[in-house]
Amino acid sequence: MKKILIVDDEPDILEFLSYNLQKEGFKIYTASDGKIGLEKTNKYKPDLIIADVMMPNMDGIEMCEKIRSNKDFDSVLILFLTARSEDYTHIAVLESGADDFISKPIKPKLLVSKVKSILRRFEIDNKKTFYCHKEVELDIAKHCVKINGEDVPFARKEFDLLKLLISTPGKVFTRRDILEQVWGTDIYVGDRTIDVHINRLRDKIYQDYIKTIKGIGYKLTD
Amino acid sequence: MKKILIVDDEPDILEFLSYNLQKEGFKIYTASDGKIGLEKTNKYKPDLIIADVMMPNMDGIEMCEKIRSNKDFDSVLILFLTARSEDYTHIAVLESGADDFISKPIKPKLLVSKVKSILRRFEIDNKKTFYCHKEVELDIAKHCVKINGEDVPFARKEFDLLKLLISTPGKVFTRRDILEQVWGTDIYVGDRTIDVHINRLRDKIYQDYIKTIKGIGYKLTD
DNA sequence: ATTGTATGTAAACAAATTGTAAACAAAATT
DNA sequence: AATTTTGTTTACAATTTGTTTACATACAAT
Repeated sequence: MKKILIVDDEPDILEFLSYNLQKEGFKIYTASDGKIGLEKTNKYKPDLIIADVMMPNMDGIEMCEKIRSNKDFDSVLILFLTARSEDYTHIAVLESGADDFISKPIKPKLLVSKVKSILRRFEIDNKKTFYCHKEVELDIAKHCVKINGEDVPFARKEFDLLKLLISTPGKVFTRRDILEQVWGTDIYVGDRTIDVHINRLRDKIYQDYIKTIKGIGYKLTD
Repeated sequence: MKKILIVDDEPDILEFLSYNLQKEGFKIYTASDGKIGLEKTNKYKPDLIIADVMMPNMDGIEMCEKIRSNKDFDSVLILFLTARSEDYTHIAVLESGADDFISKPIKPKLLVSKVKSILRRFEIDNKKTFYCHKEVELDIAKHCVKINGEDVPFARKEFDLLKLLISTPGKVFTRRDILEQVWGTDIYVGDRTIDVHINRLRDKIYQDYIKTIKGIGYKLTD
């Protein structure tokens, strides 16, 4: 069960977030300002921290930087809450080491799907740094792909797509899955776009390395 | 049959909850304080615990923490009863490891639907992704079916239909059941359509793998 | 045996999904 | 700024999947 720490000075928001996320089966911890947030991070070692930017005592950005500077937590996921208007803070937020942000007003559905997708993406990134399946090798650190031992150049989208598929060979990924994990939650591209990329992979590897499951999605042949 | 342990010091509430949940087909155990609740949790290993927050001897939150610290029960579902007024105890409740809470006064309908939804959510989290019955294997994640160990391609409707039948081998599914679970609630197809799909399954597997119960529906032979 | 109802089935038809070439747009590189 | 590379869309063809039809067949009840 994933642990989420929520840091916000407004009790109503704290309650709203807690309720909606615990309903989805997350273990929730809360803190009312950055200082307490820091303490609870050390105490409970959450998988994800959701924090408001504006808070008394220690604001979200300062907390985030402090957390990041601690070696134990330099890879904990951090999600910020920002008012829609403060567009310019987005940049400061991302620079401070945040992984994503949600604009207020917060919609429960969007919140939940964003949290889930960010945790899922993290799972894959941390699984392995090197994959090998059949005649294909993929090295994330070096960002290179070898087919039958031979280097073949892959553009970023192609690389990410292959990374996703090869992370669990045989599992079917729906276009939704692919969109979410390769393109991200709030980017929309047409369905055909994914097909085009799939077919570029097929051209580079070999035609039936990737199998189409009609009506569902794509997967690597076992 | 799901087991529910109810812990409350007020006999009236205990009776009220027991009555309403028993009616829905749950197996009910009761305890009058946290201490006894702890004992009965060990003894009966319930699927869900419903507990009042305020109780003599050992309150709900303490009981909850004690239960959670026991490895055997760290994933048992816990639902708290709180007075409506104590709005911000909700957070303390959730931090103690509760899965959800209900505010008093308790409405029977809400209680039952909440209990069912929490159990359902849990089921979904541990739902099966692989079925094996006789010479047929069905893997949902891979979206593939093997018959005598050999891959056989199944189109989506065929796959969903087989998935439904194999989820409970031997159980008869009426055409209504099948329509609802494979096609969805607001799609209408003719009667023969289901038969046609059933027979495509029979062609792919073997003729008497699926048995017709005339006037009722279809089932897998035990 | 006859009748009526439910199911089986091949074939026709309809709908949905995917493949693909080519044009266009955006980003990165020189 | 020009060029190259990468990413996206479009439009349509090809294919697969899903549904209906029309009739055959099975089966139980009378």
